[in-house]
Amino acid sequence: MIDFDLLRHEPERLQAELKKRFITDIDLAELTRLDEERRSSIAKLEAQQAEHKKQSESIAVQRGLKRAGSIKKAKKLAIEIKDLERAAQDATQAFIKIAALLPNLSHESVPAGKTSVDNRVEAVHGEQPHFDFPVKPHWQLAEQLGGLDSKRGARLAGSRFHYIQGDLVYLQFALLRFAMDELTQHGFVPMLTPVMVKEEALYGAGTFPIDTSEVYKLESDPLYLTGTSEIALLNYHAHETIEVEESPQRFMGYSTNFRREAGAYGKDIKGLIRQHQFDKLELFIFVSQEQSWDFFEKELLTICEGLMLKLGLHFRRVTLSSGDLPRKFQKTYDLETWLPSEQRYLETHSISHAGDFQARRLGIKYKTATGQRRYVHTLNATGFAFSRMPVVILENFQQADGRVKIPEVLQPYLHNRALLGQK
RNA sequence: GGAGAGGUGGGUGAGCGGUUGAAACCGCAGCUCUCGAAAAGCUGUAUGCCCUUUACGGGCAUCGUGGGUUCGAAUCCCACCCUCUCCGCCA
Repeated sequence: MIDFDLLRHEPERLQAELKKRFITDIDLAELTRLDEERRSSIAKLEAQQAEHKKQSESIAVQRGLKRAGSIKKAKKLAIEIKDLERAAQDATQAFIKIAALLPNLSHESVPAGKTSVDNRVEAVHGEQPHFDFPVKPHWQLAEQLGGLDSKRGARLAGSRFHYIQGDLVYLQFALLRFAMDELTQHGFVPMLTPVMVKEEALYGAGTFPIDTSEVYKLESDPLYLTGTSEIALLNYHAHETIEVEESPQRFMGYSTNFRREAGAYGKDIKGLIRQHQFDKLELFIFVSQEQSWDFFEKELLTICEGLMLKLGLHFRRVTLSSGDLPRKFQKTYDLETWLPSEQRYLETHSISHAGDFQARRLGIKYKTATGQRRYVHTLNATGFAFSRMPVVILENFQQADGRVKIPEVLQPYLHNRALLGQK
């Protein structure tokens, strides 16, 4: 949710934002009209309520005829108020229905552009690996290691479901432990979060009402399966005034995530890149408005990239263009890691700044030194997604014999082995 | 899933149809006292929204949530949610 004062005082800024993001499903003039309608209906209602309140209070101290007269008047007012209440409610609903589609204000550093083609490459890290043998795709390596059984996964639950076993499982938990040990040093508190949540939680995060088709809904209870623990981590502080002045609150949430991948028919069908279910370590930060951009651009980036550098992977960082940027965010960096089998970079991380957009919806505030109440800023970032990390590790560290070198920093978490596939 | 108890402001906790947004105590903040502190005293201390170019201003709403009864509800009725106790089930 954005600050509605913008709509009243700087509609041109909103108009520019819609244009920058190539959003065409919002009519600002109509929205402004609905806002005025809503506010005037509230004014009418409240004036009547004030009158009614005065009448009721006088009844308490009146006797006899005077009292009877007042009751009659108050009765009439009460009936009118019922109608006015309904009108105000309807007007507010009509307004919110459209207003909830409004995007966040993108940061000025976000490049204008319609699609991912316009994403801006900010940095390239590490060396592109060279192979003197034909490289194999990750799913082939994984099958060879006995770590991936997609056939049985599909038989059980359909396409994009897999059994993951043996060394691939050990690899996931090695990555997890490595990341947690590193992140603990940066003040992140580990969390295991619910993966089923109420509708309000998804609305608060900004997933709803925009991206409803990505989310699994339970049939027998009014609950949804989350596609990221960002939802649960953000909602941890819903409707609270919290302490962030000293330093940002940092959480790392580990959860299984569920995604319908409704718009991805036929895309990345083979292997682990795009699954309906995968585990992820997600970072979430509540931070003051004063500190948020510094923390985002300096600390958070360094932390996320640091993990990848220690693994020795070749990756680059891009800024999502305005058209590619999710509506709820002000800025998003993706880390894209080299995928040798396809000779391209694969998105493995997403690091986003939501400004106060989510905090507004969920009423998450902090008090400044002067006692002022302000909305917090929220940041989220991928720690490791265990769908895509095994993919890039298998491919980048593969050997001619199909075995896979284990990055040195992970070896302590794998009984000091040097190779996956080693007996 | 069954039976019972309960959900009031930062906390404890009163109120159970009428000037109650809500006693009291604690906590917190400011002031007085003090060289400072403690103690004591005084003052203040919820949130959201609407209006007026905005003032230490006015109004409305909020006592788990949503409805209902009533001129009037924290107080009565209904539904739901949550917490606790007991039973059942289960990791």
